[in-house]
Amino acid sequence: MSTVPADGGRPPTLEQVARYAGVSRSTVSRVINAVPTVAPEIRETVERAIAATGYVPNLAARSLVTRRTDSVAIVISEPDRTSGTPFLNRMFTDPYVGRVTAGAQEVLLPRNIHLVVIPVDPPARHLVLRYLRQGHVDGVLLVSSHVDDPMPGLLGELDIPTVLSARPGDPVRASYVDVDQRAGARLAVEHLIGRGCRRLATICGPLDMTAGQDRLAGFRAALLGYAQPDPPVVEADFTRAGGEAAARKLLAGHPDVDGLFVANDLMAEGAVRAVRELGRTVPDDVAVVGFDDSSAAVESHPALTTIRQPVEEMAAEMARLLLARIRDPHRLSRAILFHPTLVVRASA
Amino acid sequence: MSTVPADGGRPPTLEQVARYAGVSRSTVSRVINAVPTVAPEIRETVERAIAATGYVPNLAARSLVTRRTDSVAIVISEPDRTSGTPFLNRMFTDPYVGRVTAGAQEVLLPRNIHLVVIPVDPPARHLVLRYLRQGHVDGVLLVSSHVDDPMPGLLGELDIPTVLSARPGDPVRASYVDVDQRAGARLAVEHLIGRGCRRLATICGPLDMTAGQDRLAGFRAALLGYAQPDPPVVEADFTRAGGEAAARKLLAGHPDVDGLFVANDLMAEGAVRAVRELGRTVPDDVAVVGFDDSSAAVESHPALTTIRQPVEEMAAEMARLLLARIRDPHRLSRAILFHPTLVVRASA
DNA sequence: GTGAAAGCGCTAACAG
DNA sequence: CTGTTAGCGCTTTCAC
Repeated sequence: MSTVPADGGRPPTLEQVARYAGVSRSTVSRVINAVPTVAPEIRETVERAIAATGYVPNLAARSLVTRRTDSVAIVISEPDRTSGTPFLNRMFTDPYVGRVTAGAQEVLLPRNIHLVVIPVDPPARHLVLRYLRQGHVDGVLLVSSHVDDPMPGLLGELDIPTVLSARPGDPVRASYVDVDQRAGARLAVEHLIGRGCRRLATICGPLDMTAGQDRLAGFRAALLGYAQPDPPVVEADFTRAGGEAAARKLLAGHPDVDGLFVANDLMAEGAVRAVRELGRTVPDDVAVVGFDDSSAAVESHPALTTIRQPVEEMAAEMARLLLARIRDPHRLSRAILFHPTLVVRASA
Repeated sequence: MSTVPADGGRPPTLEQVARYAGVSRSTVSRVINAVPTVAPEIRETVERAIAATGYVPNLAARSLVTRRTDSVAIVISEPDRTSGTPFLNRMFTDPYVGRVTAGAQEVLLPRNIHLVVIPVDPPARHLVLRYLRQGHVDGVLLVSSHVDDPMPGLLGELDIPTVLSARPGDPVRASYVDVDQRAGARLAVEHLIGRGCRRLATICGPLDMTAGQDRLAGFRAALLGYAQPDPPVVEADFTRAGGEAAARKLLAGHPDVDGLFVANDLMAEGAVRAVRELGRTVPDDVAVVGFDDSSAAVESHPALTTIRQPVEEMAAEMARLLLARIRDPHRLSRAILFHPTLVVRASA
């Protein structure tokens, strides 16, 4: 039924459909918006007219009056001091972003809400803020992980409904969803201790990210209970290569380490590679626990024992919080923490 | 100067700015749109008023009359029969998408054109098409690689400016940019032969992708010149794990293979891993050439010799073609082929 | 160089 | 249950 009308340049309007069907604009509008109070036969006439003309509502006209666009953005933000790899490569290479998107889609799709992904690095920041202020979207899911990222604050000033993917560096009024990072680190430590490791160390994430800070703090706190007061710590950048380099450095300085808590799976994969290239085995010589339970955990050899973050469920919750906030702008914001779980595979 | 006015719910309008500045709506509009015919002092007054009121143009109202949104979408499409890994994970894990986005940003950002990324898998297809038809964006950069992907055709019917990232399965009227795949395969073969390989084989990409087809065809064609009529071929899915499994299978069936052309870097990385785990060395026992020169090529151990696709430059060209098409809808569409180059590293 | 007025395509009261 | 009417906020002729 793709009977497209004489393509006279412009697409058909409500008016034209109405004329075609011999009814008023309002009636067509009601049919489009599924308002129940329309006589069945008229509805059918109108639907035929819509099909015949190939009519599609004009978004600009509609949202000019409704003040809604039925779409939300997932904004992936990058703070000022960028590390080695180019931002877009990192963003499209870290399985985390895909999981967040998938989880959000899960709740948005059934509700017919469009989702667009917007990467933001410093040069694009200005343009993105404009995009958001212009009303392209009804709300934003902000993935921001650096403590010094200005985006959470900037979005706060914009007064557009926002939900954050993690605890922000500076408190803001937006809601956020996070995993209980310290509990995760504790699970890892207890597992390593439980399998007999005597000398634990950690490759922590960047300390300018809340996730990096919290996982390290959790690691140290958990270790306190086991009388290992000053465990070796090497910081890396959450990438595979970074984890690899960190593990090399760590084992060079502390050859006796036999248990490694690595703050994400990507780095853990790199660390495992380093350990093996140094001629030691995983998990027998060095046991390795990752964090995330991302696709990298399964792809690694041996497969990673890791702390599972229910990212998809968390993202779905973010979407729900956002929709609620869009519906009721006065809704109070809140923080929701999810519990991590230990997933045992081969690396520890 | 973020002097926000009494937040009376709605954002300030042109009308209010005009009143504040003591001029007409038209004048403010001219200032906003940088129309030259405005007296300098008046322009300044208006600018002050804009700053004072915190005015931001309403996109819906503007694009209702201009029929432009100054934004384009990069649509990442997934065809019906999806392979193992969930689409969003694959999409956010393949370095290719990031490179395309970065390349497009390079030309869009300076022109103040917004870029949004939209993933499309079959369940979302309908919604995305609606999004595009509603006029959220002025044009689309379509990343579609499967021959049976309906998106190129569907977008064609929509009559929205579109540029494709590769040769489409069925010819469509949209422009596309691609790399000369066959030339790339030839470079790889010549390099392997040149370093003394006697028995070549290939891990080809999915044959339901034009890239998979063309690289395999190029490999076979190039080999014809070297009297190796029927080289071993194993098909895999462009993922690391797929490449690994394929290499295992290949070497099991053909232990004499000493040169491997792998149709992308991700698979090549997996293949290298398999070769080494089988107790053979790279490149001495088996030389491996990848394709793409993505970040995976450098991360692999040993680093991959590979065929470089100038993805960023290609994406920039896509963006330029799209903008030209948006400016002039009657512009003829075209295909642009880029030349690949050989990048020699350690794996071959 | 500036203002007045019309209209983009749609929804939302309000009558009937 | 349906039609009429009045805008939503902006750009764009067209006079002045």
